[in-house]
Amino acid sequence: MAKKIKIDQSTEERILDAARKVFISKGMSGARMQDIADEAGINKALLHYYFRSKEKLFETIFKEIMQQVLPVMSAIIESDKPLFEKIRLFCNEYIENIKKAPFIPIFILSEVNKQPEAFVKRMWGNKKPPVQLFFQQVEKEIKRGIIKPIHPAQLMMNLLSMCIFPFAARPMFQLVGGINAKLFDELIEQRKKHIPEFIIASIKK
Amino acid sequence: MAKKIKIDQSTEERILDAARKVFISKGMSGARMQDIADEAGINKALLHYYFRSKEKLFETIFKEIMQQVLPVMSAIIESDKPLFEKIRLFCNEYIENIKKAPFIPIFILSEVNKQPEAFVKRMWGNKKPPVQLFFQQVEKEIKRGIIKPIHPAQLMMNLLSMCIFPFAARPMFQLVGGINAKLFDELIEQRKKHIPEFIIASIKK
DNA sequence: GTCTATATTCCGATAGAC
DNA sequence: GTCTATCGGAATATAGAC
Repeated sequence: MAKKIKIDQSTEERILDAARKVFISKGMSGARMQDIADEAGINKALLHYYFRSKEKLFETIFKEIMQQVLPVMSAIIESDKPLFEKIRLFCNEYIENIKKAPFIPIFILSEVNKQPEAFVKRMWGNKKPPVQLFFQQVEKEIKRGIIKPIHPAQLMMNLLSMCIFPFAARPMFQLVGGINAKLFDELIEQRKKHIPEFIIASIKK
Repeated sequence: MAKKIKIDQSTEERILDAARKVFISKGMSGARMQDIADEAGINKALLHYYFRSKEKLFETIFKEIMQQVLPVMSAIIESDKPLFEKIRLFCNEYIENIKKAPFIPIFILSEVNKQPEAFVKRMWGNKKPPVQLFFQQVEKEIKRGIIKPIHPAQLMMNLLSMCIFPFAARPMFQLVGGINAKLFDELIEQRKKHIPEFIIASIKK
């Protein structure tokens, strides 16, 4: 059967699944506890029984998501692979990852923007992804004459922008570019190879 | 005096300015009519006198913003300038433009994502930016052997992603990359030249 | 046009039965 | 643990005086 019934799920798991879905599509302020209860197939009061408040429930979901996203970002970057291979690997893995949950980027970006202070609090305790290592690697490759001079932060921004933004701006791209859903999916698939090629062609000496 | 008093503004203008500001920073669902009234220095009831409902007020703002943003995107692209010059011009103008209202991108993206159907309705009647012309120009330059083969849509995505995304992801970049506000602003400024160089270096034959 | 006061709706949260 | 019923506050919207 195509639809997942999840009849054997615990109530807590059902709530978390429902909350994740609703929060991601509507954001914290746009989500209703009723929506989440409906989605989970249970009563509103139960939400408060398991998680004291909407705020607490949101925190749980948000932390869960961030703790899933940040390590993925750094795992590849902090490896000791050669720069070009690292870039190829990152694009492939990262795009594949976002494809599974394409609304995550915009969710994170908008929530972080709405409450920058709360964000810092929520992320407190997380170790910062060691991007510095990546930066050093870039500097080294420049000195070795492997790649042209470029500010490592610019390279990082270019890389992440091209991987993530198309997912966040999908409706815009489809509208502005006159691209239908099927073609868009194909383009995304191609980007796993296109982006590293595009970047390497630009920086390689 | 630093703070703009705008004492000669009409009430309607004051409301629109206030609504724009509040909606952009908190989104449709996060914004309160009270916030907007306070920001405009008037009473809540007046908002309903000028605009029947919160929904109507939001529509007005959203449309206004979209009708400001979409043409800017196409104005440069549809000119008859050579491709490389067009890319340089676009990055420069576009980044300069977003700098004036850096929260617009994330606002548009998140609102569009939250109500995709409403978005289509709201945009109805807008003429589609003629990106097709840009696509054709890219194809032509490929055939002429000026640039390497690339899907025009990919080039468009790369271009727009690198210009817009850093603004949307600013807090993330600063956190993840350990970049302070001043450095970030400098990097953005540099991107006006960096992005076209980066792109042209990649696609030039 | 602009205000105060009030109505109305919505929503997060709680009480209490089972 | 799960439900129904309800409270209480907040937010949108309206009525009506000036």
